[in-house]
Amino acid sequence: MPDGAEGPGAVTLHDVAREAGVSVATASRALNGSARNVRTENASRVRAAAAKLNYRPHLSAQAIARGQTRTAALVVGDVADPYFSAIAAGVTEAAEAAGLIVTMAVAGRSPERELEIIRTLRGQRPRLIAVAGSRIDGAATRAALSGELEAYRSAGGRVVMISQRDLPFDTVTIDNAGGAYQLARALAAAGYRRFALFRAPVTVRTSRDRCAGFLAGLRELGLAVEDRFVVETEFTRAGGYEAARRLAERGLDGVEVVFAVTDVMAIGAMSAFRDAGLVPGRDIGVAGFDDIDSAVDVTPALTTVAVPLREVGLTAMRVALSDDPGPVSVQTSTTVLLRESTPLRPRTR
Amino acid sequence: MPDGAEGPGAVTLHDVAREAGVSVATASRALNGSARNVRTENASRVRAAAAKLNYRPHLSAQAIARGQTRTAALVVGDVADPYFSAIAAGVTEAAEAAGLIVTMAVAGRSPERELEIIRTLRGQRPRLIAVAGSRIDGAATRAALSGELEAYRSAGGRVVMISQRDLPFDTVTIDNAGGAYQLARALAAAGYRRFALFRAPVTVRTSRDRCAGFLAGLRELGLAVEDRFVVETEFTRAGGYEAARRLAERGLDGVEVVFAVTDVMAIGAMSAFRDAGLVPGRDIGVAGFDDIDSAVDVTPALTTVAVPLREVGLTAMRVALSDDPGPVSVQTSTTVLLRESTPLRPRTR
DNA sequence: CAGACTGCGGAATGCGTTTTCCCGGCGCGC
DNA sequence: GCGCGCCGGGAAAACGCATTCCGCAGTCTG
Repeated sequence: MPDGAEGPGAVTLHDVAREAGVSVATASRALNGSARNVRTENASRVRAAAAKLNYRPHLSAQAIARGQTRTAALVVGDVADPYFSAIAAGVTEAAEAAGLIVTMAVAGRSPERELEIIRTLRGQRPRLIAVAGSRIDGAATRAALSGELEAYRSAGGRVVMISQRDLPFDTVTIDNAGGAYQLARALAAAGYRRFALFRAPVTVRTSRDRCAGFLAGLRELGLAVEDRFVVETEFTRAGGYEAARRLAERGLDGVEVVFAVTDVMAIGAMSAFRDAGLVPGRDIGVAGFDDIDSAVDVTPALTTVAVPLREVGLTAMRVALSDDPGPVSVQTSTTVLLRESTPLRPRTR
Repeated sequence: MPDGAEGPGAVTLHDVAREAGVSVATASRALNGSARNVRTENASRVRAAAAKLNYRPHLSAQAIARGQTRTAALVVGDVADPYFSAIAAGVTEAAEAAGLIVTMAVAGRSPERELEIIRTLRGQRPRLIAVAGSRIDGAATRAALSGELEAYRSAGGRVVMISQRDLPFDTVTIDNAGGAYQLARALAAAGYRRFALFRAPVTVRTSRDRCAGFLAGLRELGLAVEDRFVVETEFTRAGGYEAARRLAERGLDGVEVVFAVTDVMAIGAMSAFRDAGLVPGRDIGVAGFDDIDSAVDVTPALTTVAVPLREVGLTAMRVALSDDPGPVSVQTSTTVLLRESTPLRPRTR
């Protein structure tokens, strides 16, 4: 116990045993009811002593004595992003219900950082590791990450991937492709024919899946989006703004609606359109994906496909805590929400 | 080691020592460079063995052996709330920079839950506990909470309160009163004279502080807000909506601008006004507080006072990690942002 | 009334590390 | 050539707790 005169230090089980006038063994038994019985009088004396001394068991010591912890580890890309924080809310809710305390790390959308984090997290010996990851490709780090998780699992840990199907672990995915597919059909049904697509770099899988689903939905109806109208940009609000600015600058040229692979991008795009003198919902339709909270608060309200993010977090924990055998994969479904940003568009012919 | 056949269990320092053909002592010394030297050849053999076996030190064991952990505990009201998640982002960023891993718990805006959480968190023996709390009054639990934190501190822990000045611990506060004060002056300068006030129940201190500051700002200019125009409601978007609905229903009756103590309430209010046929920014001004991300994305863009939330998280960690003596209290300043939801209002006389 | 059995408290052991303590070997100065 | 300090290695104690094992009394059974 270095660190100078930092006060009396924490009170240990030893202290409460002495205070109660019993052995540490009895104290332990009294405090966390073991199979063995302890005389009620002794038990209450121990509890009184614990309360008096304000004792809290040292979780690390318990962990090492019992051979297992009561923590759940969660790694997210960015806490401040509503996408991740909604998932985190679900995860922590389920964890606390299960009596686990959650340790959270943010990977900052960098696969290398993610790997490093999982490495140190593994030292925690958590009950499970939930990865709500960046979903960015990167063969080398991907393999390393998989190896690290595999080692963790073979030592008895549970791992669950959120929205990341292609690793051999339990997975809860979001139906990105399906949702985008449905959105495409819904927009077509609303009368839209000429589309633009704002997407992130191909390395981010979420974006890819959504684009693929959207295009598939159009193709099935004999529609398509011209190459010159798919613009690649950053996976952020700024990216959406920039893309829309560029598009508006060179002229809409017949485009009736743009699908941005993310609500925040879509909202950025609406902002840019407005700055360019176009009114979203009238001059140009806008649709996003995720249904973040502010999607209903922008004007016009944003058409999007709702992802039950909190639910995703909950199911992830449920999956990780259950003791089923092989890697299970549950997919949570999405629902498209048509709002004022894509009004019905009567076509004359 | 119960739990059935869960695989080989984690690899321990013992294993790598055996693999390298040295004692555990040398293995430990090689892996985390102690004061003692170990022959370079042995050192590299140990490192090789560790890599081969994919060894990770058991953090709990380290904690108990060293007498201190490398974790920081953070308790927030609600992860999904952008207010808290922004603070959390700052805290985790600083923590990871300091090599700490953060465990997060959500108190769900309930003081009792908050107390319970801090109790169990204390068992973790974290380096520090940061409380970004509900700021809800409640004498009994408040005292208990204070006692719990005091016990933790006297055992050598550091505690920092975020936006909660009145407990005898390090504190980083947000200048709620000052910001609201400045907002009041700014609105007055923009020509507004008749105000409404949407606030949360008096038990939530943040709301109280902001109201007080706002009213003080008005008073200084000889202005006030009529009692019938201050409406108490919930601290949420729904609360803001409800308040605005009620106000619109019974008639604006001359009110020119409403100040909602929170952006999310303000946004809810804008939505309700619009539903009632009033256009925010033209028929009625709206101002909020916090400058959450979506404040710029609603139309009209929301006048608000910006709170550097991420910064708050960063400073909180900085304060907690520094080793100054007494309770320090740093206040981060706010800045009012006039936007389109409160356009200039030329007055005729 | 002897023996087996039950209930309960204490000592001892173990968990995975770090750290202290001791010990042997080596180089150095005298 | 011999003591002495220094360097590096291993054995063992310590950390805070759970748990197993033992022994002691008391109680029940035959």
